[in-house]
Amino acid sequence: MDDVREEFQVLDDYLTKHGLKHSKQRVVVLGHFLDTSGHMTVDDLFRVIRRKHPRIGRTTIYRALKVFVDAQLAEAIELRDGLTRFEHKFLHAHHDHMICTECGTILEFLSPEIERLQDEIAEAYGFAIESHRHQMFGRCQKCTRSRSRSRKKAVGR
Amino acid sequence: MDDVREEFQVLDDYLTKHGLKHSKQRVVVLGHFLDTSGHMTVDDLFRVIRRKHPRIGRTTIYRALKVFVDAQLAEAIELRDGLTRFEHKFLHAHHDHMICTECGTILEFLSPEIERLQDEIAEAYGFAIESHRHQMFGRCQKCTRSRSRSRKKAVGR
DNA sequence: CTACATGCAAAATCTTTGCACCCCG
DNA sequence: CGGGGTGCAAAGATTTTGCATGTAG
Repeated sequence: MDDVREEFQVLDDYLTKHGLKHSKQRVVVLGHFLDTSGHMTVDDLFRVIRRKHPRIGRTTIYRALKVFVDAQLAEAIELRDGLTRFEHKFLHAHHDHMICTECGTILEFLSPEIERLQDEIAEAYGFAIESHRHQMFGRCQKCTRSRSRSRKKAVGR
Repeated sequence: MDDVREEFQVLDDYLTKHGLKHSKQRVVVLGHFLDTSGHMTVDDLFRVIRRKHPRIGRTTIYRALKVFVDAQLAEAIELRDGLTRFEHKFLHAHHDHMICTECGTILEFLSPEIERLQDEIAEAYGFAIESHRHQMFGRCQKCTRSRSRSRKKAVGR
């Protein structure tokens, strides 16, 4: 709570506004969430946090992330491994993903042109978009180059 | 096996080619899979099949669908409810989806222009696309109209 | 006959819930 | 104090796996 980053203020405001409590755990989880890559699973985060805060349970992380999603600080994304990952949403514009099925690397991209076409299509169908996701699966540049010596660590099930 | 649809021939060829067996169950599962909407979960299919073939277990359906996916007769898609759904792939061109979060309706769309832009983006990143999915979540025309009397049957978790 | 297929039950995973206890406001 | 929060364990839900048995080729 000695951390005065603006993000914490956002959480603070959200909690107050919704009559929720400002617990120590939530601040810890938010701090670690913001300090990590931004494509973490609950378990990734749990393992990181456990090192410094062994008393914080998985359940709390699940619940904290839900609060963050509601507070627009995080966004849940799903790739193809059955796990939910959480992205930073605060001050992080919308984008979509390219996921390397070889090494798991996640590249972000944004195409205003695609977004526009998407809106046109939805409109043609009378469909009111609330959210979308556009994911490409394949090999990143690095893994395409080293195709021969396949380092197995695929993301798929 | 008195069904001589071309799709069965494709499965037949695939099984033979891969040294797999042409079991009665696989034909039954394929028949029902092809007769249904094409966005079925394993359980949807299981419940339909169970009525006529109570001896066929869930496991067999899981395994049969895996064979169909390998045989390019089906494709696994995931929306946002944690379930894997299976689409008809045979003679069914690639397309993407709009999913109504109100009534669960799935609309299909295809935009060659988006596909082209997508390829350009991937190329710029040196990313070799193997597959992709582009999903929009929101309200279909029908549910947008009847927004007031909300018929709760959402797809989301 | 041999190898793959099946079906049941058990295991594996990820996530949610029940509940007693804790603590913020 | 009171209502939300936490943590543990148990429950849920979906999918996979082990194993004995069945059957296609």
